[in-house]
Amino acid sequence: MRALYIHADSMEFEAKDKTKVAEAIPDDLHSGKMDEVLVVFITVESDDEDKILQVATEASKDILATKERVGAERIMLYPYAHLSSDLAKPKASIEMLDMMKKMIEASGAEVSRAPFGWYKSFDIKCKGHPLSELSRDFKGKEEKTAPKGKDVYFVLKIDGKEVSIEDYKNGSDCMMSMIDKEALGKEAPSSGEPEYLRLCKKFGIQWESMSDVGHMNLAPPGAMMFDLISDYSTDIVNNSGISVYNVKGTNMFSLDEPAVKEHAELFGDRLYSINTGKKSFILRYAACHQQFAMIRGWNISYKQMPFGAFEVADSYRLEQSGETMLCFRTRRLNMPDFHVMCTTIPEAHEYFTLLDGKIYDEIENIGRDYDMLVNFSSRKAFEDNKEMVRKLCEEHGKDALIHIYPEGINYYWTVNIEYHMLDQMKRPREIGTVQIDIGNAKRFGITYADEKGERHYPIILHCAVIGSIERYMYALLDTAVQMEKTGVPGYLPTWIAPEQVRLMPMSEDYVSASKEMADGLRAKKIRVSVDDTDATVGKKVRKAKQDWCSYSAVIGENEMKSGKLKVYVRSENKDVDMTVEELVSKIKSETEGYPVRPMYLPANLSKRCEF
RNA sequence: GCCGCUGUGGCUAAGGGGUAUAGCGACGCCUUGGUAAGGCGUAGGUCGUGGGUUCGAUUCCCAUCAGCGGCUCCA
Repeated sequence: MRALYIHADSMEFEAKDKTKVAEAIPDDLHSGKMDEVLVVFITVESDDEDKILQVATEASKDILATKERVGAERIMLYPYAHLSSDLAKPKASIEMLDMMKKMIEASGAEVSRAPFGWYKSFDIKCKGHPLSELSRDFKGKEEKTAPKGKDVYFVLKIDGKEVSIEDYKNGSDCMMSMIDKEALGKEAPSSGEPEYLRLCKKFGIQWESMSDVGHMNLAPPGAMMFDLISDYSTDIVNNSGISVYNVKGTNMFSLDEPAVKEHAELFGDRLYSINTGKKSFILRYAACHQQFAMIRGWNISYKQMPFGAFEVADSYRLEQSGETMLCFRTRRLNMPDFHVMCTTIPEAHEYFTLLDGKIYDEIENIGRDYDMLVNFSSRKAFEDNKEMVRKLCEEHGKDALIHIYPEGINYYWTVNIEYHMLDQMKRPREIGTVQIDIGNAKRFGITYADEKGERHYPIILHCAVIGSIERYMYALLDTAVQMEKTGVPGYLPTWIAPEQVRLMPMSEDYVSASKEMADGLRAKKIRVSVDDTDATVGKKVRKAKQDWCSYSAVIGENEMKSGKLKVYVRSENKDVDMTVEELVSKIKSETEGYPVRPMYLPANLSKRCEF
């Protein structure tokens, strides 16, 4: 709906002749006059027809606000077809005008409305101050989805007992916070700026201001972490014991494809779309589209099942602009998305359990822990999967918060576990996830042949073992922040530290020896830098600590003579005497089994600029 | 998306109707130094953007954008 506001000393109109869409009006409404009035010329457009309530609400609110702001005493709604070429049907337009009039009246303001569909003459005297003429374009809020049925929450204990959330006591901090947040909708326990943002800055992880809201860019240290995590997420699934097909896909899919469209509708209103003029595409919100589209063309036998498909997929979700959070909720994220095709429910349960184990292993590897929020799409889904979930609880020695969604809503999953850790702000944050999907194989036409040659739809597990790459970074940074809370320097695991070793020559005399030593370390795939600037030793040490180098050592006469380095070990926050070989083997033992990448920055500090 | 707060050199900030201040960083010179800031000096900003008020605005007003916080949201 388009509108033109004019704050007028006076406005007078008279209906002259009917057009063919004219509304019937009593004679006394054929003309009207108002003084000190905000005149609102209104054109209702075809887009408004199915959201009259929303548009009318939005417009009325704005009209009333404008009336107050400009100091008008009353309001006149004046239908005016000439602000747009895409008009609504007359019936809808009249409904809109009437609704707006009622809404404005309800707020106590004086309002009149000129007749619709008549040729009218009018005489207006505009005040001419800066706000006296304004134009508006009201889109109406997205129609709210119909009120859902009831969400059911309770706690499933290890022994299989179901306990109401009111009666549940003495759970872990994370569990209790999760109950408050998810089930009771209580407000957050703490507020303020989270400290991981400081670390994001340090590692060059930031918002990209030249893109849309919620897109990040990564300077070398952040880029290094990202790529290593991406490599790592690939290693995890490829070493999971499940046969894996690693694929690479594209990120946009056509809504002309029924399967894509249906799947997208299930995803809801956070679709990120692109219009190329001729066609509309949606940006994928996970790797599902690509992998399913690819697999449906595969000729699969039960003999090859189960198997998984994997990609670190750039994914897009149109999160609300006020809701984005660096590394945690972004519009562009990278999902190490693993889909496992299973034949039967027991098999799906077996592999679900396997993936659950991986998820717990990985969070424990970084010194953290999860609590489970287990979502079910219906009571039946709960009953069908309860025993599997109970076994997981038993395995982890943890109770789980159960959430059963309102009945009758179509979800592609039946069970969906969100793994939450409690962050520095004492908020539960979902990192890993695994789900059982019984709908998409059919939707996308994925089948396998059984012993008799008959085709069946597989059950598909969806899993992000370490969450999105960004969220795993969040978990690492949050972990470092929590270390600092206990009074020790925060550090990153050696395998992911952007700089593992910093050598600091005492003076110019030791620069070349240091660089030689660095070459030796680099040949062993260790990320090493040399502070060859002419700063003082104190300053170099300070810088190495600020840069969160895992190991740093001053190289001078003593070191050259003795062959021993006095190495500052960040993770232990102390100096340890060791030879270069000992340093190498220490690093090797800490990074064993993890991906390796060379440093993303010039090795010599004298060649580095600020970023 | 809604509400609130913030937006000053590369970074962190101070200030305030008469075109701006400090520390860090950078650069130069001196210092060749033994584990979280050696000394001196130089450069660098028109105060997020667009309007308005004013003789004059970075400072006041309006709008807008962005960030942060809270809310809603998060199939």
